[in-house]
Amino acid sequence: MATIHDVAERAGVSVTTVSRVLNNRGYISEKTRRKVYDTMAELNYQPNEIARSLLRKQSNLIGLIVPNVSHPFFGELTDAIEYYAYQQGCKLLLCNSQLDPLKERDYIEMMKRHRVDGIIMGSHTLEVEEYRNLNYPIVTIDRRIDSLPYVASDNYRGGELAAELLIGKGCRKIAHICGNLQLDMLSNLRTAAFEEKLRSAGIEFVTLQTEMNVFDQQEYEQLIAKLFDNHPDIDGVFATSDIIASFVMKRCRMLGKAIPQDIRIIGYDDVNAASWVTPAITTIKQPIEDMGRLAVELIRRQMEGEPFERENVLPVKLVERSTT
Amino acid sequence: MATIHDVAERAGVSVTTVSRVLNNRGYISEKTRRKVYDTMAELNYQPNEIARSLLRKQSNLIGLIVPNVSHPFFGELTDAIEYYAYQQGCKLLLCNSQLDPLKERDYIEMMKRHRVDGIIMGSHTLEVEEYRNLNYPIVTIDRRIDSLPYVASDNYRGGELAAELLIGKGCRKIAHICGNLQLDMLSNLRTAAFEEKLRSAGIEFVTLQTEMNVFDQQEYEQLIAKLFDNHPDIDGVFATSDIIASFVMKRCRMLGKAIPQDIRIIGYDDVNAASWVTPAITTIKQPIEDMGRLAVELIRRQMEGEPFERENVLPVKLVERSTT
DNA sequence: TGACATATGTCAAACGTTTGACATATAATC
DNA sequence: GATTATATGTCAAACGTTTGACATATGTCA
Repeated sequence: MATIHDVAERAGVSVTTVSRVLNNRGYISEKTRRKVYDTMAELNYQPNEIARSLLRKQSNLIGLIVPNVSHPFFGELTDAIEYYAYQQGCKLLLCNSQLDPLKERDYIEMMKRHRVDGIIMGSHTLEVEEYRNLNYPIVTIDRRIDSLPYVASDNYRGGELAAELLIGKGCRKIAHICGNLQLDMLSNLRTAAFEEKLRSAGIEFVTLQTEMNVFDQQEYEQLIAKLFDNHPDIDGVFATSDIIASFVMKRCRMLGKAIPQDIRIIGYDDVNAASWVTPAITTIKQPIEDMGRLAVELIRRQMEGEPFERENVLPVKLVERSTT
Repeated sequence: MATIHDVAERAGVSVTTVSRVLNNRGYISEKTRRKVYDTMAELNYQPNEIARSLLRKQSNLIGLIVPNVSHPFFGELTDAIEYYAYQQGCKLLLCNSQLDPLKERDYIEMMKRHRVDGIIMGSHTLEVEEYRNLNYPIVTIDRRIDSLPYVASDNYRGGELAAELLIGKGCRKIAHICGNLQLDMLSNLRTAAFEEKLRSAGIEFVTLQTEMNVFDQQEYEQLIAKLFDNHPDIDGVFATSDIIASFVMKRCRMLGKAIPQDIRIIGYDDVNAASWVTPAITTIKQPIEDMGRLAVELIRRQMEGEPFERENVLPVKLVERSTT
């Protein structure tokens, strides 16, 4: 690839002049400017960002670690993050941890080695201690770790909304399927709120936890099958993701339960897929795009030393469709 | 951040020695090695990959441009690509073109400026001319452009399989929904094969094209609604993605058509979502993971100057589920 | 005429690392 | 005692760019 020296030589000017054109500094005549641009086009010159980064001590890269981009929630979140990163001239370095702590640790180190401007963590499988000592511009999604800035939506309110809806519809025995409560995620608040509401309304419920916190079709299916074996009289389900909700629907169909007549189902996230399935899923909408935008913004602020909010909890919304 | 100089000074050795430890070259005593490692840990030293890249003229970055990671097919493909890139020590630079030619062009230039080791193009909205002059290690997904290496699955065979299945099930009037045939994509072969089979079997069919080639829920719904308005007697549908298939199912449910009794539906891709919906979608499986693996491998071979195959067409498979 | 703005050049340092050439010292081996 | 392997050091160049300091023109305006 051509370097700035090649351009200078070919254009018959000095390297400094080319740099001046490139960075719009100092005096440059229109004639020279044109000549330099022409030469760059001719040589197919692209300034080496690696050299620039080295000098500027800024890579214009944002690192993103998620369990898995092929999970709809993280796919849509990644989409948003990439969009806003691009808007401010940053590129996205994407890593799928697959919820493997070894991989996650390795990825964090990789990112530091590459001097990314900041890391957005959508996966958290390490010990709190490790994150604490990271000492790097960072934003956490859906998890509170000491004083690290985080972005989340109002999980507690989400749980309440789900409970209120199912209670309002007259459900008498409700199942709640959530992620692994051992993991210190903010999404656990959904469960807390939900259970509290049901308890105070005096409605019977059972809570099931999944093993891992990300998609495993087999596990979901077994869990749900067992749920209905043990509690055939369930008439309401609050699932912690739209994907899980769709598996519940699958099982109901199999068991001949009509939705929403015999059983009402509410999901979480409002990923696109929630409206692809039939009947379309009633769900609690997380403002995925806003979460992405905010995460990028928080990285930017940390980089530039601007003040920023540590706790960023965005509102959720009930989206009623056809499963309730 | 600590530099190699800081480590050297603190450990009481020369920079060269630290570099030797880091890169495992030359003679190093166990004692020194340990001391250096300890010091690195103490200072939280991470070698600056930017400086390394500059010297080595290798960034260990692979660029990926897709229309949109939140589309299930591209999400799963991205997942696979990231996985294999990591396996060979590369990181993934992810870009969503949103099928906007301006963005796509801009992204390609960004990637060149960042000196990525190669570009995997899952989005192709530019003129053939532009790709031709790219002059960079590149792999194209699902599109043939001159002599650029590409990865695809056997679209023609996929179209045949779909046709054979629907014919075999006794469908008499079949709709085919495909992407925009103006775009020179290899997926157009599905349509070609499908129509040919139907024609030679003497079966009536209608072909509908979507405007864009990526997800637009509104457009799909309108298109499908119109389809059934105009052709209420359709008893088979071949959709070019599982997502489109699920919208067809939605409409059928609304119209009171039983699946698969009144109408048989076959999708394409076999994304995870195909088995989330009820009934689970019969589909043509693209070997997404293999495609990802191969794409990364082709970049590697180009980088290292190893010989490689230009045309990489992987086999597809019929996965029969409950919509046929 | 002098002052100033404009336009370009030369030169060197800096970013953090690797690498080769070469020097020197100690220890082990014959 | 000579040779060799081991261990470390010094030094400088290279990767491609930016930037500041400084020099030197030419042109323009009082």
